[in-house]
Amino acid sequence: MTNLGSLSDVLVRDVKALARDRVEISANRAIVKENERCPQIYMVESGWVFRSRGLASGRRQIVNYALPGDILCADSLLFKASSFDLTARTPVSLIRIEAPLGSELFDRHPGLAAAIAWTMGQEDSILAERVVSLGRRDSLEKLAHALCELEARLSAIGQMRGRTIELPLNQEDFADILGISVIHVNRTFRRLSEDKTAEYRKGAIDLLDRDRLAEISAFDPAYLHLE
Amino acid sequence: MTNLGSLSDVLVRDVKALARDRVEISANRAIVKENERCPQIYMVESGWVFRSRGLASGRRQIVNYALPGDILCADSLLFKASSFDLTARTPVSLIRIEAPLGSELFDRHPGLAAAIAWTMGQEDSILAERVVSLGRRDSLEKLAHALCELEARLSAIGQMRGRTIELPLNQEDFADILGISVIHVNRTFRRLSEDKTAEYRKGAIDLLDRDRLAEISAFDPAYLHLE
DNA sequence: CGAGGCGTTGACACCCATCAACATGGGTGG
DNA sequence: CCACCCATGTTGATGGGTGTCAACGCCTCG
Repeated sequence: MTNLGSLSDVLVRDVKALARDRVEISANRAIVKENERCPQIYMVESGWVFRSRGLASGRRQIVNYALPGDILCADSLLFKASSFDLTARTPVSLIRIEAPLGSELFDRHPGLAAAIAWTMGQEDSILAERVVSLGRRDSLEKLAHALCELEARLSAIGQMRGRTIELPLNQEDFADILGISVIHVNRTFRRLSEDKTAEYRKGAIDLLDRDRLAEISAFDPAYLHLE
Repeated sequence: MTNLGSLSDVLVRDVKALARDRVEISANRAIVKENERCPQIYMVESGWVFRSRGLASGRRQIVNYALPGDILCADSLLFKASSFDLTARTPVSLIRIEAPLGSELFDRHPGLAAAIAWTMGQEDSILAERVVSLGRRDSLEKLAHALCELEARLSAIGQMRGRTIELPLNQEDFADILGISVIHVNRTFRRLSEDKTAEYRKGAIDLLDRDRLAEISAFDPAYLHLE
């Protein structure tokens, strides 16, 4: 399944022109590791990718997740090495793209150039919002905000089924996204469940009361810059 | 004082060609507010700028700070409105730049285009590192990491005097950068001071033992992508 | 001289982490 | 088909890190 249909015609043309091959990666395998050079640009065709950092003490922080249509390693045009791990959380298929450097990219493949710029700007905005969540929201607000964001990003690529989110994240993944402990993720989901606001199941979350979630976390989707 | 001398010749040429005028902003004044359109690109010539978000409950989170040489509002080329406040923490002087859109920017002003791309990539990398700090480091590690980052960024623009950092940040600013309370910032500085690792004074911080700071926070400057 | 910003310190409360134990379910191999 | 194992989720007890509140001191500036 792909959402390339929802992208602009120019981008599709450029991606087709530059696509070299398709890369299939099985679940829980690294795509790029910290301090490794990421030689190519990719576009996610299907699957979930984590950008994360592991700390010495065993702690892990997931910085962001990439979904179908997102571009990976955009900064490989700029930097020698990645500062983070890229990991396939599910089976992932990537389109490898041979991007020329500098102005040639903008002249001959304006759609791709725009997509890269857009990705970097959107990523920046998402990370800034994540800084706010991690720094100044309590665990209930963090979780509610993350659920709102998931719903917004997934429905933008047509992957929401009514009010249930289908996702490959377990509670440990949520812990490493929200910066809290696994056990506290569990307790926080229970609070949402007791209030009939959201319900965690394996592989899916039912959003019973989306207005409540947005209210709890003061969610404003503007930072996602969708459509 | 300016560090334009340290920038590449091409960038200097492009900035000169596109510079419209200089904007002076007095301390603690907003440059751009949340949801406001930032119509122009700026380069910081002198002073400190905060990118922050205020929450309803009075909480505030500082997402990043911009120093001389940094570019502001790079994403105004992409998005209609900013999701964050930009505030002058000190008297700030900005160079306003009239940036053309799209490929013309890359053709005729490659230095500026490169600087913008570089800024966005560096900012992205810094924010990702901040997510790790806020999510998975305790207050001592957070503070030590922030001090290492400050030293690295300031010495890259020639603003370190030996081992003392001169900065306009009070303990409340540190609280809003680190995502902890003012009082805990104070306690944490005291711990560093008791260990003779760093010493807070008004307007300056003495780094007594930089190796220790780096060790506490497992600091690796790679993410700053400085030269 | 007073006022306000900022830093410092202590007492106390609470959110959340840690540890431990147990439940559930799916997969694997006998 | 059953026994076992492992991943994951659930729940309770306990402790520590951090937030909140309050009071006080210092310094600057008007």
